[in-house]
Amino acid sequence: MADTEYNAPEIEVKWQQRWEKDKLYKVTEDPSLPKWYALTMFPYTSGALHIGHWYAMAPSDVAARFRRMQGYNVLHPMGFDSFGLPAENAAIKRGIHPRTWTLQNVENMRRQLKSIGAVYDWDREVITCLPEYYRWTQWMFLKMYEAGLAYRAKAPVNWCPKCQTVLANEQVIDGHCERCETLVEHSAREQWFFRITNYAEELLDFKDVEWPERIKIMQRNWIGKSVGTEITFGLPGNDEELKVFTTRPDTIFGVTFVVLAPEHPLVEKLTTPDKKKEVEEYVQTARHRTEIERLSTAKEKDGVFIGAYALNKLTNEKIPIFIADYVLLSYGTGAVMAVPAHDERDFAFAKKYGLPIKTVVAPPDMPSGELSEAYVGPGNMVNSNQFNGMPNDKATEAINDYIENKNFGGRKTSYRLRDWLISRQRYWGTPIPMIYCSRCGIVPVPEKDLPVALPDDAEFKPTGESPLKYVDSFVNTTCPQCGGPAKRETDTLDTFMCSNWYFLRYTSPGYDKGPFDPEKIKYWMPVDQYTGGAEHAVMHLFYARFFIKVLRDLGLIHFNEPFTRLFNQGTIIYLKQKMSKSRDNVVTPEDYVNKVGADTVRAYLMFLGPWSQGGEWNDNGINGISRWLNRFWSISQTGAVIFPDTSPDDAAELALRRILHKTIKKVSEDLEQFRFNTMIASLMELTNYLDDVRTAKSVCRSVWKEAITSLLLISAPAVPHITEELWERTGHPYSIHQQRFPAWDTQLIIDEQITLVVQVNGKLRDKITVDASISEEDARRTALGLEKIQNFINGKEIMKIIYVSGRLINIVVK
RNA sequence: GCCGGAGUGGCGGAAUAGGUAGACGCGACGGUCUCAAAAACCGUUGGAGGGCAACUUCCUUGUCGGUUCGAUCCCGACCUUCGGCACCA
Repeated sequence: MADTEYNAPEIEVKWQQRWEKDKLYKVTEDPSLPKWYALTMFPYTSGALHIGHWYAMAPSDVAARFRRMQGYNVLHPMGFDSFGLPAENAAIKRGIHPRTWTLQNVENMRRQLKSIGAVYDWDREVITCLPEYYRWTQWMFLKMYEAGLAYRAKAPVNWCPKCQTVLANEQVIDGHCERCETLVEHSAREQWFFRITNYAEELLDFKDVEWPERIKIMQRNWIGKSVGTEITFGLPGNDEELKVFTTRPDTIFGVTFVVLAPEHPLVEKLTTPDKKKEVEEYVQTARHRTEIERLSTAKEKDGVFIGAYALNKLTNEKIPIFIADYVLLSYGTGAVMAVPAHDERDFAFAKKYGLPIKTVVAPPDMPSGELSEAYVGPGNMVNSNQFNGMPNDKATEAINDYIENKNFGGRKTSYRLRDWLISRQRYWGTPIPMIYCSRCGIVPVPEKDLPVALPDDAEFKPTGESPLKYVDSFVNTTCPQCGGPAKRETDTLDTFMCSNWYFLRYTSPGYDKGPFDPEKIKYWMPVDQYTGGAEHAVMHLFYARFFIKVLRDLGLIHFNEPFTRLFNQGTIIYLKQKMSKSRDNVVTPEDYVNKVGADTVRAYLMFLGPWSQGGEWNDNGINGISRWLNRFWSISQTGAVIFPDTSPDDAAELALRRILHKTIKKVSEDLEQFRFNTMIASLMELTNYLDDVRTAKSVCRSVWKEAITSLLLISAPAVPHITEELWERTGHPYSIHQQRFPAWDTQLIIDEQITLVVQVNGKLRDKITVDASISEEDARRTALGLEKIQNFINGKEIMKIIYVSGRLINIVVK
């Protein structure tokens, strides 16, 4: 075969067409093979693929290809997450219909995705904004509703009074509207929720998954379980009572005031007339603050006395009631008992407003006067009546018992997790399939009437309501129960609802008797390996876990967790920043694909650094990969005829075979563990070594052929096009991507000679090459006899000698 | 602010059941080829000092401490930086 120049773009297009024509990557269920579901998070249809998308998709394709070569039946699908705010913004800004904009982007991105050369089975593509998909998203909502897991309640939204619009958090910049800079308010409105809190306890359990510890920690923190006590305080002169949640019931005797969230429903009722103005002003200010600001421990805690008092039933003391924005209505009961002596925030608050500080848990060095800072550690109880003298952990239980006996409250577990707000006041989303009838109330759309289709003729003006509200033909309908006139729900679903189940749809994309074919689900699910950005650590990955548990409880599926293994790749940066259109630092993959080829871009992205850490795109660095693949091309095509028939040099052949098999092992293990950077490095090393062997012609024909064949096979997942071409050029039958990954010879990779490091007092002083089987006795004798070592130990006393077999000898002298 | 990562040559990074720090690559410098340049190929390349030389000594993994025969790796404190924090997806 002629040694022509490596023309990557030409080869790549040729093979991509051939693979597509032959349906090489078509996947069907095959019960005789072990299945492997390798899933990459599908992209949002933002417009065009940038190198960050490649960074997510190329290495995961390499891992999927490796599994195929290991004999798994691999499902590695791709699709488009295509509902969302940006489509609507494009409509407002440029007058394009969100559907047009989105579907154009799908076309463009699909074309771009194909140039990666991945093993995607495009027959399984899923597009979430198409009625054939969102029909089933709506169906899922109805199932949730029937199960009592969907409900309506009031919740605050970001409201811009000037634009008359609900804003997403990202549209709020420093508390102001991103468009008109008006101060954003938080106002309440009726919206739909999912009862994710019902699953809080089960979601804490990760026994069925192999996930990175940090992601599990983030989800645990998100759930924020805390075991404590709910305690009822009296409200003298009022028939209501006040409930607080605390994790420190042992400090109940140290309570000197109570703090309510500014939004707490009792605030209006309890505020005395003389405090009304001050309280209202404070509530207004709090409305503009974000939760992060409110909870920041750096911010000085402020609040307002509302003029009313609460009664501590254990002490019969009357204590003042404050409101402060560091207390959130959504957590616990929206009210806390303040114990300045034993809580840092309460301490700062008490100091600021001159409130008493009463010590009830004695610190080891109990000061005679007031504490200088909050004491949060353990100690014995003081100033606590019958509980005095007890260690505070014992007192916690005793006080809990006492409270329960007296009916003052009781033990309770609180979660930071809140129910999932799924309503969006937007057009470009899945319509919530509900109907409001003046006679029958809230009525779900019957399954047979699905999908509730998005109307085409909506107007995209920022009006504060979903644009759907103004489409009469959409809103006005008849009640499925009584047949009378009724109105449709105009909120749409959070797009996280779409991504909750797309991976189920991939198993049976055309299925029309349900969201998925239960038989296919049984074969493919759960996902064996999920990969994607860590920015999804909590929300998407958490909601999907919740959703799968719900579907399981509805009897629709058979497993507990959607994603058995999870891996988060890092972020690719360019010019020191995360790539984004607004920063104008987007690297377009096509420019490079057309110049140096997809294989080069794939390999370069892998070579940048550890996949989990991300890295910086550098235009120069890619040259190294180009050079490597050029050498790879040339070496692989070196005709075996230039090598002798019989072994010219047994040692050289053994050395080559040893390095080859060590590389097979290294590449296999690296692929297994997603260490793509070192995999590429070891492939480069093997290539360099083969280059030297070629020059020396030190091996016979068959050894050379074995080396080239193996090199191509172990490189095939990483660089699928060039290896396919060379596989053909070296006389192998199509396709390399249907071959098995080579195994390494465990005997061959054991070294006969090793380098032993000789240290004196832990510092490297010499190295010796010895037989791998050397005894400790021989190693010591050899080491001590070395001239260099003698120079360092002469005249000194040998304290001890540390011997690490196969590694080193350390002589400790004084 | 809270939670979670990461700090190693000029640059990207390699090496952790604690055992040769700097694999592989980029860049730079020198050379071969060329009328010249590009490409390609060969060589050198952590810093400082000593030697004509084969060589050799000391320092070096963000900072400061600790444990250890031995620390990039373990422990404590600090500094810097990146990600998440519930309507971006």
